[in-house]
Amino acid sequence: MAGRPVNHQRRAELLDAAVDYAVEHGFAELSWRPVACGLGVSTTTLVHHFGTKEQMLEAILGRLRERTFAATSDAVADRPGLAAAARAVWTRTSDPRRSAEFRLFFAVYGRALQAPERFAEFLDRVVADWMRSLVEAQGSGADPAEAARTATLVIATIRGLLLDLLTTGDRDRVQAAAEAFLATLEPPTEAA
Amino acid sequence: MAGRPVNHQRRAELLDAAVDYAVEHGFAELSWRPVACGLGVSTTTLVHHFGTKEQMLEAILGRLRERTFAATSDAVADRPGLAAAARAVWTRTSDPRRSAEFRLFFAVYGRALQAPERFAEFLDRVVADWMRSLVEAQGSGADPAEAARTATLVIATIRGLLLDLLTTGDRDRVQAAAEAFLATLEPPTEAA
DNA sequence: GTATTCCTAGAACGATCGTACAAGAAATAA
DNA sequence: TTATTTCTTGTACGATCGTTCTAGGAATAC
Repeated sequence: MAGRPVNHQRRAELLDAAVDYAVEHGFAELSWRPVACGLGVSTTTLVHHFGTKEQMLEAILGRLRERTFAATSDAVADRPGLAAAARAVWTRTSDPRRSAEFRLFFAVYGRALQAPERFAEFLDRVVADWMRSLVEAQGSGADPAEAARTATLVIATIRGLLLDLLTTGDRDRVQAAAEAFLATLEPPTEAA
Repeated sequence: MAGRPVNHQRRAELLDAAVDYAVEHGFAELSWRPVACGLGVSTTTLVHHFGTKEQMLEAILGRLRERTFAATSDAVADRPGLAAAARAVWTRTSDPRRSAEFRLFFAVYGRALQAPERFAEFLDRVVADWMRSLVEAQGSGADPAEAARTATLVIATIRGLLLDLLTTGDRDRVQAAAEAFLATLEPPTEAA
């Protein structure tokens, strides 16, 4: 039982750097050699820490999901109602400092839709995680079906508006549409 | 001035078949040889008709946009108000027979967001075409800013709901959310 | 110290990539 | 018919792909 101990922190560093590289260079351009070059290491180092390329992509996906979801989910948890929660999510997702990250998010998302078996975990969680979070935000008193319906609409609208914003960069128009939508959530929730 | 005439129809046939191949096998898996094999021709034939791979991708993009947009835009033009137009668009985009086509649409969309210069035309039109169509559907009497805001929200919501539907396949929940949204459009349009 | 394991790097493997070239069959104008 | 252009194919080139192998330092347990 001897030998040099495994350096988990090293892998975490490389993974974070790999996500940064994917954010900057695109999810479609991820090959061992360019990534290794961008990270200042050899391809063998990446292989050693991640195994196969498939496993590296999976690791990047997981880390990306952590960044995008966890950064906003805690903001939801602190808000009393759905309207405030939705507004908090929109504020964070529309932050221009995160635009590159969400471009990568949609690049992965689109690719996952054409290879569902390969990206099963991503697809399983990309909606479900937010659904759970936004249903909880409506409290235990809400009708489950009504809560699911509203949460679905909030997720869809925010993502659709984000797509528009990332595409056109027309922040004024998109923000106006977002305000109009968020306003409809203001009355706590009317029972069906 | 002699010689065999150019066969434009042949190129159109190959292009449609290439789009079908992309719909089935994914936008990320488009290489000369597999596509040629799937179409029953040689790679040289594809090169002859499309030039470079980049140009073939561009041609596929254009043809895909024709399929997805033109198939629904005419339905919008025939409707009197925005509510009916939005409902017509949602009915067509949520048609399960078109799901594979829209998976490809989002795959292209996501990839385009990470390479805006390469997919400039796609990004320029993916929102603008629908904006124009849905603003027109609101008639000339509507306030321009209000019309743009509403059209933006309709596009975003439909696309977000479609993303959810393609991801989870939970048609009941997504359809309920769609109905809730479409209901908010029913009163023709209230002035700001 | 030795033994063992981890980390990193370089070289090389076969496979696939986009593309170019040469040549034959097909279709038109003269 | 001949001349010319298009269509199609097979072959081959260099580049890049993911992966494996070999080997030399680095860090721990004994």
